[in-house]
Amino acid sequence: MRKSKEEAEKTRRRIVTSSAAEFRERGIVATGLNDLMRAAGLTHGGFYRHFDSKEQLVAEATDEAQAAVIKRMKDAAGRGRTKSRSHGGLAAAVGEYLSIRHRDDPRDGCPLAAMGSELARAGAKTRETATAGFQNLVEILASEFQGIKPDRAKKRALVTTATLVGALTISRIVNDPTLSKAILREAVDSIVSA
Amino acid sequence: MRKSKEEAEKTRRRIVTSSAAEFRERGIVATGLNDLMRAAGLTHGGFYRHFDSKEQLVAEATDEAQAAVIKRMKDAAGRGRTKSRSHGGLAAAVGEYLSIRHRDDPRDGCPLAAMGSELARAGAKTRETATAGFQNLVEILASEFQGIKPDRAKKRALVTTATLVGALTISRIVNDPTLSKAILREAVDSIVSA
DNA sequence: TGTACATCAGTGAACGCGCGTTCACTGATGTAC
DNA sequence: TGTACATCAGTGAACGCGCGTTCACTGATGTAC
Repeated sequence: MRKSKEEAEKTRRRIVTSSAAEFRERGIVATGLNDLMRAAGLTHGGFYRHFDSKEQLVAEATDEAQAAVIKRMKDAAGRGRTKSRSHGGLAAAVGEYLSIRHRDDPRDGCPLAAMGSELARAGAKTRETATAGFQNLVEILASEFQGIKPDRAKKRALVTTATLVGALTISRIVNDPTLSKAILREAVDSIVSA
Repeated sequence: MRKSKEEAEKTRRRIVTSSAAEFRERGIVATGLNDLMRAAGLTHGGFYRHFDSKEQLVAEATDEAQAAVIKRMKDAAGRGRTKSRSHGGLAAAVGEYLSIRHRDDPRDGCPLAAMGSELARAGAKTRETATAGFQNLVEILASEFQGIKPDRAKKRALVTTATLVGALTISRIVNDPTLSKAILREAVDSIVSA
């Protein structure tokens, strides 16, 4: 049954990746190791060959999810910038984050929005990871604010990121589709036209 | 052992109130009926004399928590308005919501921030309640925006409420106290000086 | 108004189930000579 | 290079425990006559 080092490493990455999606879709506490291992195509017994505890997996899965969202935002901003409109990068990144697609697919989305209230109660390592991810998002947005001093841009980006996370979270809570869309649309408008 | 109708009704309210605090502090999924009944000074067996299911209690506890936060915001706005500064009501309400006190005491705070990502996965009744609570918050803020048309005020309040919830949630996730404070401060500044 | 009986709030044990974690086992991989 | 042995990825059963829910029981409250 033993697998090669290379294969074992691939298995480990597969567990982290599929767990990152499961946690974002179902929540951290609500998702058991059984669910996670099954999602990775394994049985639960092998879990501790790869991780010390569920908490360690939570931290690594959060890290991977954050990295993916950061790449997604950078890519969107890059695409927006080439359109050479003023604030094109900002508008594209914000529009991507507050898209219907992002709202309806938490598995692939921002962990701060998908598991925010649970991250506030998570272990030290996970919160450290989440903090770093948040700061990365802030930097991406700050670099898209044109014509203002860097420290003003940073402060504005702090607030903008809070708006993004809050708007996406609430758009998922709300049971009225029109209201949900309006939250996303008005948040985009407000940020881009500020 | 039977209690009078009056006493039974008091017990029921006590369960809802203490559960509202427990859910906000520990999370919905992570808090068991045993914890909830013990927090109300009872044993777990009596739970189903008062509620059909845990989900029903979650809905009622969310409702009560929302109502408390709405009152808190209204009171703060009222106090701020008497100072007769321009935007005094807005500044007071926003300052209250984004206070260190609120951040450090989720038991008494806004359920959208304390359990936001779990509310997005909650039952229909709970989401309905959360939606109504959100709309109440929006209305309170909208009524404090002076000198703009009601529908513009409503749209702006939609975004402002998203910023409040996002900023508070993130201020609780972040493990750097300076950053946490900065998020709250910059969000207040940005909203009040807009 | 007093009495007999039904109701039901709350207790504590029990239900089946899934949790996070541990362990004996398997057999292919890696290592030492 | 070939052989013997140690390692360890993954399986499946089991650990103790707490979950949400049900139930028999208790005795005070409420109701009917």
